[in-house]
Amino acid sequence: MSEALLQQTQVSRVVERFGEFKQRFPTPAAMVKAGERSVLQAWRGMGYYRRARSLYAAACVITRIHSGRVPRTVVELLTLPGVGRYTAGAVASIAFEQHEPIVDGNVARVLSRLADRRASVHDRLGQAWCWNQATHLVMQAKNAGRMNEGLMELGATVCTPHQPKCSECPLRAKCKSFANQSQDRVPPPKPGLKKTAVVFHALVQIKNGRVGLQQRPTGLWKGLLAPPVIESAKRLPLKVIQHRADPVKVKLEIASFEFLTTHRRVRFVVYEAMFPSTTPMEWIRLKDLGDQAVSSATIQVVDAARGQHRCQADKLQTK
DNA sequence: AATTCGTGGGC
DNA sequence: TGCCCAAGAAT
Repeated sequence: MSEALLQQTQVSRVVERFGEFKQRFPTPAAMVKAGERSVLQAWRGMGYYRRARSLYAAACVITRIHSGRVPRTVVELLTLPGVGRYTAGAVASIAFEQHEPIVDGNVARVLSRLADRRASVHDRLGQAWCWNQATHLVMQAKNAGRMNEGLMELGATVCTPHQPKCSECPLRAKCKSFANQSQDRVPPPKPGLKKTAVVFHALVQIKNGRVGLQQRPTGLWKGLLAPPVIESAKRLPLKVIQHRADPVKVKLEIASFEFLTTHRRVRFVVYEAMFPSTTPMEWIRLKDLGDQAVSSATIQVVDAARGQHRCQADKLQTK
């Protein structure tokens, strides 16, 4: 469970949340009983929500196929949803003390600098090289889990991407990048992904202290509760919104704002609207919104709508 | 192989 | 401010 939370997420952020997960989902069977929605709710604000759905699915497999016990071999672990090469190796080596290697972003950087390997770690060749190196190291380690954790910890705290603290590094004398002073160029950064602008026209309806949300069936925030949304490349005029949402009766634009994700620029235009229930609409008490399976973005959208409601602004734009 | 998936922190 | 990055996996 901790490794699922840690995928592409800094340790300090997981530390804040892990206690709640341990309490709510002490065993795979307990997670199955709690249900997927409960896992998504606990996951709110953590991003990459596929991990939450995969974790729940893995709990189901473990409960049904493995009698409630987490499998201890890499081969078996790899069959679990959401468990790839890294996670399988981490669980097998750290939890079950098997001599299995791991390569994450930290390990790839540490290994590249030790050898002063200038080529990319992001392609197939680079990954193969990293896994070979990691395999070699873990084979000679007394404790494979400690070796793996040590490599990651070194990368996270000392051998950082920018301005590594080489003066504090216990491997300084063995590091070829330090000898050549190439730390800042090794490994080369991953080529940036181009961002595409997407406008989310959120149709927010609030009545009797409740907001209408539905579970997103696909794409961004899949599985989470969010207002009905009309997506487009550019911002749509109110008339077009009305047409596309037909028989939606769009009444009033109340706010718009934008925020960034790694992969796209998301602009929300928030409308108060009447709309049909295509996928089931769930009416969530505003005061209970924080206890639902929602993204941070949904919280922001609803907050924006509520704020404008309070001051009764008509066609007011906020940044 | 290249994309798609969030969010918050650091510089 | 804008960009990079993070204990990656699935498609």
